[in-house]
Amino acid sequence: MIPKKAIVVKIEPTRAELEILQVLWLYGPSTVRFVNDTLNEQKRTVQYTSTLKLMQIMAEKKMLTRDETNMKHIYIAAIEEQKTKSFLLDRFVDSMFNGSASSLMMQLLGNKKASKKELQEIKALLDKLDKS
Amino acid sequence: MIPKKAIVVKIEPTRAELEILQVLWLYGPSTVRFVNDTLNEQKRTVQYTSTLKLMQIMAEKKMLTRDETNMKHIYIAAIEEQKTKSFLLDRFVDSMFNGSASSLMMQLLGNKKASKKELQEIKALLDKLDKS
DNA sequence: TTGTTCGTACGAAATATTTCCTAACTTTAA
DNA sequence: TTAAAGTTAGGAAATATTTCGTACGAACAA
Repeated sequence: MIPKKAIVVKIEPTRAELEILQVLWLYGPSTVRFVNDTLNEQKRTVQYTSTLKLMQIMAEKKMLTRDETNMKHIYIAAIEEQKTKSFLLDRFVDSMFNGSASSLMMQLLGNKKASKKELQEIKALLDKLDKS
Repeated sequence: MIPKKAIVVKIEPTRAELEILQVLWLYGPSTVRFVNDTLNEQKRTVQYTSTLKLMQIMAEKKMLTRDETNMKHIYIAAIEEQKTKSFLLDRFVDSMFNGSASSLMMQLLGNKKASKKELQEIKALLDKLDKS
């Protein structure tokens, strides 16, 4: 039996890498051009070759895969959205809130980030979870 | 009237800086020696002078202040725990969950991070918030 | 007094991350 | 056919972050 730890891929996207992953997760497999345009619209100005380079590096790291069939390569996120976010969230909770999810919630509720509507959603979610 | 934005200090602690802030927030004003020992116990091995250097840099950045009265300087976190965590949490939610606190919650609940007890706490908190 | 330990300061090195320039090839449109 | 625009590859540069070596003075213990 292969120990699980040995086959777990290290998930450590940097800030810029995460931006690219977000685009690919949201819109699916894309060209560098598309990703770069999206970043420039939604995030910040960045040169085409910068985005290209980073995506190439990410492909080397196996964070992305790519289809080179055509001249315009198509890049695909190779690490799962849920797993990655889950991992990063865990780490965030651990390092910022000593692993306490409720502490994080309190902080969240103290912010203006959670709207009335969202609070209702969260409550509903908790109720459902409580019953099961 | 001074516009608020003009006087808001930029809060951008790096990973290593955050580790140091955590120690200072948790234990209060401390010497470099104490912070370094704590990091080595709780986080990872790191040389004394590395911690010293970083704390000096943080002081330059006004992230920490220090009392130089005695030979053993005492460092104090100059940015507030709540504000900082709140800011970082906001940014985290924005970049990872498109600003949706409930999305984050769902993710959190999907993890093993939230225990039964914590769920109760969160529910209680939501109830209280709902009434006010 | 003297040597050892502990502290700060300073600079440099090592890494990590990000950005962009240039070359070469392909596609497109005139 | 030719020029312009688009694409990848590769290397280098620019930044940001982290780590540590060395020097030197203070405190302390023998």
